[in-house]
Amino acid sequence: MKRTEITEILRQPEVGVEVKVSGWVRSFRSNRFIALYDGSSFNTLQVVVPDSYRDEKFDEEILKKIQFHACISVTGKLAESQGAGQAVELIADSIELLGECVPEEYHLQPKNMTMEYLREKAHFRMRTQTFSAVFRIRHAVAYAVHKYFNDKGYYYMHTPIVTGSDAEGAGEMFRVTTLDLDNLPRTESGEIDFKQDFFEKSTNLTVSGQLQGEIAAMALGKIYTFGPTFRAEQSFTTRHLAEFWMIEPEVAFNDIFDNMDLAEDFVKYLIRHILDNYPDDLAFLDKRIKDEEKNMKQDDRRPMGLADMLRFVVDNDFERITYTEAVDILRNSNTYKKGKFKFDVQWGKDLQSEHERYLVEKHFQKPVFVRDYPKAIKAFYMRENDGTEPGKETVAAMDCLFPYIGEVIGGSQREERHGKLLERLHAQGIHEEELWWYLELRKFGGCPHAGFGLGFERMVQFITGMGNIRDVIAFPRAAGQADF
RNA sequence: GCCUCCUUAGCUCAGUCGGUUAGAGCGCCGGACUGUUAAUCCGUAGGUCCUUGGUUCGAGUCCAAGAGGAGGCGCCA
Repeated sequence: MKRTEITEILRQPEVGVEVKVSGWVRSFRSNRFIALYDGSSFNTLQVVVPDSYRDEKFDEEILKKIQFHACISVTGKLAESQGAGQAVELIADSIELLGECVPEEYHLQPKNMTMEYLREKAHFRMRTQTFSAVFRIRHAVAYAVHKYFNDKGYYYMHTPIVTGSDAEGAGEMFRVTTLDLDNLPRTESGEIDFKQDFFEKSTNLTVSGQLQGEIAAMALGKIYTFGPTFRAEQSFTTRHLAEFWMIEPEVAFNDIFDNMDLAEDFVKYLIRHILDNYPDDLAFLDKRIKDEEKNMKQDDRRPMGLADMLRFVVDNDFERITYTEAVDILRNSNTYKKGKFKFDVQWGKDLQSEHERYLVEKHFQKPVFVRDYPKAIKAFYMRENDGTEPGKETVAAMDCLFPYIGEVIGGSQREERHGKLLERLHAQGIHEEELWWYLELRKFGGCPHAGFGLGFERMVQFITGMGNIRDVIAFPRAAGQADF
């Protein structure tokens, strides 16, 4: 008999029909009720072990092995449930044990376990309600990313994972090499001879697909990338990974304002997709956060529940301010006047995360775009704004800041003027030969264009309310961590 | 890279001022249970107090070093 997925049974229950379901045991109550879970939805199907099963086909060995997270297959008829809590239940006719799960040796238990503990048991943690909900939503966000862009006529570009460019300007890189580390070939002057390496040059894992994305945008108009990204930073925070996934749209003819419009519309679409399609998973995660916050001080609790907050974000315009306005707001704040910021706020200095949190969580209480940052603190490819005061030059950069997790999006209008770009490359000590192709884009049929990078895991973190980014990726890679 | 905190039963934790035999809840195991919703009830077992060294008559408790983990900052997505 072909098996039916639990989500199908729950969606359109047909009483009296014979079905076969397979899945993992969540609980076995009263030696009679099995809560069975197969991953197809958040919910379980209640399997009832009837008297007839006991009388006629009683198999004590199998019943004893119906234990937490054991894998079984059940055939039987669907019936209206006599108990509260579910509409239908499956009256077992036969039960097959597919994989036993000996509780004495198993790592998980039907109770609250800490996130840290589960992180060490990453091969089993997806069986828990929390992680199964998180990973169903993670999938759905990824799907929504492709659907959004496809429906709007964007092309999905696969930019390279291995890069020969050393000037992407986004942090420390992982080296890629096949050279024998115990016996490195040297040039006459004693440097490592990468001519003998696999690619005959020094190569690294990509930190961004943006520069290649710009190439595509200069031909296909609207493109996006969605791929793994690698940063070899020694970051020990709840929002950094060494290997993460990033979405980078790049659009010809867009300016910084079009860029913000796109970012806001895109992010709202992603959230709406989850609100509309995963209410059960969201409700569970919502409740989970409330339980977790029960023992916290009022001040530390979230002002809104998870689903309410997501709805709020979708229903309201994001705030849009300039860096200069942000500095004014911060310097006029009581927090600043009382000297409660650890770091000073001063035009020309980058905003610290305590400043960003103040803007988002205290002042505006919603997502905020900050744009037009000082030229001196931003990357070479960002377009210099016209008409600024000397000493107060800015670039058309924008960051989108979210409550609890900070920067989710960083983007800019790109510098399309060849002369200006060359100037900025030189000012930042980057050799133009490294990026000759990037410069040529400005020489041959260039145009204004803009794009941004959205941290996929940070988005999933926001939507699921998970506190640590390591808990929204199946197998986190971070400094000092590459298990599983 | 800088700073802070944590490590006691399978899990979550308590353990007073350094003082006899280290505790609880949950889980496990055994038993009971024909309408449960993390079912409930009864009973048993379970410990290298992270490691090493030191102080002390005496260390889970104090000190030092090491290991592992978490968090804050910076960097950013």
